[in-house]
Amino acid sequence: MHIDMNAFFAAVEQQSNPALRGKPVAVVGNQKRTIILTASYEARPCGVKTGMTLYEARQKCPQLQLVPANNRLYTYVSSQIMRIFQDYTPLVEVFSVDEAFLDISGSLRYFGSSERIANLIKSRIRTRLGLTCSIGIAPNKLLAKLASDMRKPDGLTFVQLETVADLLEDLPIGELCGIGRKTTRKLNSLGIYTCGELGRFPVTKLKAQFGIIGPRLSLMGQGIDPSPVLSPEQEPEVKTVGHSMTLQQDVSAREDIARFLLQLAEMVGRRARRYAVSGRTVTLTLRYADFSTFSRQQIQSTAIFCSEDIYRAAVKIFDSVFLLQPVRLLGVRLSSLLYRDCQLPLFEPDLRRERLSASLDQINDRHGEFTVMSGSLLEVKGKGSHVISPAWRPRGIRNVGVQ
DNA sequence: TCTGGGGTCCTAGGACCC
DNA sequence: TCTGGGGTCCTAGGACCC
Repeated sequence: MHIDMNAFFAAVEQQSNPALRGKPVAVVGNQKRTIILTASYEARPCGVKTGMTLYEARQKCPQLQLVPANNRLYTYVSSQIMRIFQDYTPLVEVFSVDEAFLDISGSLRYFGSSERIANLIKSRIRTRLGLTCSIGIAPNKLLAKLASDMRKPDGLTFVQLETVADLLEDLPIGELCGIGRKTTRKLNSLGIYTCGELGRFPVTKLKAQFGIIGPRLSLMGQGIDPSPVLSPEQEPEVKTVGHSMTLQQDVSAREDIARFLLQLAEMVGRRARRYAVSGRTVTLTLRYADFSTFSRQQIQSTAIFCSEDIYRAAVKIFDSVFLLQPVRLLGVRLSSLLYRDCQLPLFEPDLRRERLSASLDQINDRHGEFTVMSGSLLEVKGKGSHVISPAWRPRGIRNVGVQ
């Protein structure tokens, strides 16, 4: 079973503010440079879509009401929804803040049928939270995801094994989760437009064109997906932790950029400490005014997790970059992660720094991000992250004592 | 009044080692 | 009068998902 909330952010806003109900609403980011994150069903007929610029959206729908995203609220509602799913099976794979896969094959006998489970979930989400969802039920995840997309809003769609071939025969390949714009174009150039054609195409030729994903594409065309539903405990550990931000204006001064890097390093460090991870690789990402984007990474001599160390590494990389244009976006990412089960650092100075970090983290956890911060951050304008916190994962990240 | 932010996975080339 | 082969690690970029 795949469950997809309908126009999630917009629907949550309409639910919490009755004045927005029945009106075209779009949820947007909190900063000046932003896009449409979600459009309500009233806004969609005008052509307002996720990813559009505000300018474009207002052109298409002048009466559109723009609401800045309230990520804490969406995270909270999401965790309520995920909790409901848990009542029907322990095998819940959280796919995003508003989507999940449920393996209900073990629960069918208890609840009677998959249709009954779907209707119970729908009615609980509607009465408790005032929200609707679309549900797809199928023999595997690929088909369940496809099915949930077929009826919106508030849909329920079954795909039976016997009807799979008929369903896929004329279905455009781009409808499958995992086949995006570029792959569609490349497959089209081979004369493949539908899933039926993809499934019949010689695997050897697909492999020659697409490498390791060639055989997978072939299976997808046939509606085959062997991947299991993974509960949070079964999911692989997080591999990278990073933050990026588009600046309010393009920036050229290196000292200004360094201050933004300090802010990003602090956000990354805090999250690394919360997950109890350290990382050996730091990656700096830059986007120029013309939108061209590139990254540079450097391996550290030891795995790090202090904001200060991450900051120093990011600045060192930045110092090696010759700026060709004003900078539009900055990103800092920590990877090659080690999960720390031992909290004790080796050396006394590390111990002091770690205690300092831990104390600051505690204060900021309780009173909000950047309540206490490095003095140089005071000069950073437009501070604060607008990240969807991972709290909506039923048990948080693996190996972490939070929640 | 141009174009967000969080990730995962794959590829390809080069350095390096035996 | 010519320069192997296998493997790992690192780097940078790109496709894809929400």
